[in-house]
Amino acid sequence: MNNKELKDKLRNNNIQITKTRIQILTIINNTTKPLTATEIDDIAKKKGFNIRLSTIYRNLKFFTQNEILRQLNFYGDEKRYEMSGENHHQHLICTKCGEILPIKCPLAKFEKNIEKETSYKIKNHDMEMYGICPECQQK
Amino acid sequence: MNNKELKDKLRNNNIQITKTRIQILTIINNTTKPLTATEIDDIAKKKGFNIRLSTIYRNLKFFTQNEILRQLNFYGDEKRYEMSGENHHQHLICTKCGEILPIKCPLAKFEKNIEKETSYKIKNHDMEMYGICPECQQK
DNA sequence: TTAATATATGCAAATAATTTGCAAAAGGAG
DNA sequence: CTCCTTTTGCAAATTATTTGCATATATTAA
Repeated sequence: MNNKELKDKLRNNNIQITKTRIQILTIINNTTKPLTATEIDDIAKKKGFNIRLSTIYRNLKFFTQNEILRQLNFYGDEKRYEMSGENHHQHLICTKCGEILPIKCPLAKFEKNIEKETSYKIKNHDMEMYGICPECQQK
Repeated sequence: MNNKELKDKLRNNNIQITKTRIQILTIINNTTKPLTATEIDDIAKKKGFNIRLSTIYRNLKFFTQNEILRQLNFYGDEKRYEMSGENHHQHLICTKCGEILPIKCPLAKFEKNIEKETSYKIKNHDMEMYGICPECQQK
């Protein structure tokens, strides 16, 4: 997603466009791995962006509520964020080196059964698989 | 699981049995909902147990590493813990009232596919579904 | 454009969640 | 019961996250 598309996405969701917000989303958008607040802060510093960590937290929460970002809660890790929407997927995490791979999500077809069985109205789902990546297996 | 079975479980895993540990596990074991560290602390206080919160944290981490407990990382919530093993399941969470229901886990059959596709050795998986429970739907 | 209004950010400080160091206490082996 | 090891109490540190308020920046309408 390029800069213009990012801005359009915010506009379409009635979210005010600021330099800081574009900087934060650009960082997330240009990184394949989902990022934590402090990782975003580090990258912002390296790039010379002048953003407070508190502002990052505020926007991560705000973007998550507005479904611009998706928050990921992995075992033993800080909250991570990635762009939301587009291609729905889940994650496979290497517990040795921390690599995070997207994997396709098999859950859609279970929602209906679970709604029938529980009378819940399901809005969302997450799945995480944990294992050892090929490189770490060799060590 | 009763008191004796709890102790046996620790013994079988070469974990030292202390009054505090049994108290913590008894609290978790007697509650249907997975609990947070502070919830365990509250219950312990009500029961008159003399346990430090730091000791609770220490044991939650220790028990998780030794697979006595399973740590759950739900969206927007503190870490929660439930007894591990026995019947593997996942969770359905009401985002209005916080109710947590166990649901059966459909993931086992996907592990092999994902191992083939990624060459990872998968050790573990979690799944969370979020929705609105029947009671909250009526409000 | 620009002024008016609404919203976001900087900055400092607070709060919440979790961990750590060290001495004392308790558990387990013999 | 004694010795040795592990755990716990307690206080304090660290890490993660949030908040209040004044200022700065976006957006809207003229």
